[in-house]
Amino acid sequence: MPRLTDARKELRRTQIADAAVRCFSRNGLERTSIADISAESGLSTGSIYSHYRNKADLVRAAACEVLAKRADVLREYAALDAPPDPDELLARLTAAIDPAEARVGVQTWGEATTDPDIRDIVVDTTDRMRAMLHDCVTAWLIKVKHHEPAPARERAAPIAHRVMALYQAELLYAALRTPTEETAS
Amino acid sequence: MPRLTDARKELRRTQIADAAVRCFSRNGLERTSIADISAESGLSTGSIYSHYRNKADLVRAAACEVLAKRADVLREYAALDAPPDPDELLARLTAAIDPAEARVGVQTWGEATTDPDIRDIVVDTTDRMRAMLHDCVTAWLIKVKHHEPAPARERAAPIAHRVMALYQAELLYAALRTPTEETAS
DNA sequence: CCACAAAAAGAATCGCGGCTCCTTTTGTGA
DNA sequence: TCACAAAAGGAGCCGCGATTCTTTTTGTGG
Repeated sequence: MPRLTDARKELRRTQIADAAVRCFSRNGLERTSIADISAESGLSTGSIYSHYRNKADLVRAAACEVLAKRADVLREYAALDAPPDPDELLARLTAAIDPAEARVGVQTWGEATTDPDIRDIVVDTTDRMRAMLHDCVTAWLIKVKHHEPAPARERAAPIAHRVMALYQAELLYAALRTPTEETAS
Repeated sequence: MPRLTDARKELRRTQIADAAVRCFSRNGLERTSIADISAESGLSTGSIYSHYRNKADLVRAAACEVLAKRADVLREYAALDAPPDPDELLARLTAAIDPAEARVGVQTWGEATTDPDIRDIVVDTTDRMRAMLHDCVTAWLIKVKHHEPAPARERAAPIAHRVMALYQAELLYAALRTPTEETAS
C-alpha cells in the first residue's frame, strides 16, 4: 500500500474529522479521547496518527471544518441577485444552524481564548464571514434601497457588524439548548 | 484549629477561586492543574481539597464568580433614576468588560455545551441579566420616552434581547483579543 | 500479477494530573 | 493559656489518555 491516492487520503481525513466533530459535540474538546474518536470513526488509534500529527492538529482540523461549513451557508446569499434584507438574512442564517455544530463552534471559541492557533482560525473565519455579510448588506442597500455604491458600502459596515454579532449570539443559544431539546430534522 | 470561623472560611474559598480564575484566564479550564491553582493561590493541593470537593466543584465556583460579577455591573444601572438609552447601556457594559474575565466567561460557554451543571449556571445568569436589561429598558421607555408602563414592558423585551446578544458578542471579541493587546487599566 | 512501501491495527509505554493520606501546624472556644 | 479538632502541607498513589512501536494488511505503480 504505497502512499494512498490523494483523493482517498483526503477521504480518510474527513472521515476522521467528521467522527471527531461528532465526539466533540457530545463530550467536548477535552473530554473526548483519541480512543473515542477511534471508536466513532471505526479506525484504530494508530491509523488516526498516520493522518493527523497529534490531537491538537485534529482539533484544528475539526474547528476549520465546522467554521468553514458555516461560512459556506453565507456564501450562497452573497451571490444572490435578490439580496435579502438584514433581518431576513439573520433569520435564514439562524434557521440554518445545526445544534451539534453550534456546540463545537462554541467549544472552539473557548479553546481560542488560550490557544493561538485556534484563535487565528476563529478570528480569520469571523472576519471573512463579516466581509461576506458586508457584501450582502451592501448589495441590498444598492439593489433594494437604491443607494449609491460608495456610501452604501460605508453604511453597510455597522449593519454587517450587528448582524454578525446577533448571529453569534444565536449560535451560543443554539449550543446551550440541551441535546434532548433537539428535534430531529 | 477547629472549624474556621465562617468569614475566614469564605475568605479562603474566594482566595482559591480568584487564583483559579487567573489560571483559567491564562491557560484555560482543562489546561490548568490543581497544582497550578495551588501555586497561584499559595496554598497546598491538600488544602484546596478541604475547601472544594473536586476540580469540577472549583470550576463551578469560578464560573459563578465571573458571571455574578458581570451581573453586578448591570444591577447598578437597573436601579438608576435616569436610565440610559439602550445604545448607551450597551456601550457602558462593553466598557466595563475585563478581558481576563471575558476569557473565562467564554471558556465557561464552551464547557456549558457539555456539562449540565455549568450549563444551568450560564443559562440562569444569562436569563437573570436579560431580565435586568428588560427592567432597564422598560424604565427608559417610561421615564425618557414617556410610554405607558404596560406597553413599555412589552416593547422592551425584544430590545433587551438584542442588547444582551450584542453584549455577549462583545464579550467574545474581548476574549479573543490576545492578552498582549490588553492595555493596563 | 508482483513487490513493496505505506497504512491499519492494537498492544505497550510513559508522563501527567486528580485525588488521597498521613503528618504537622495552627486558630478557636472554653 | 490549653487542648484539640480541623486546616495546611506535601509526598505519593493510581488511572487515564496521548503517543509510539511492532506487526499485519493492504492499495498502487509498474
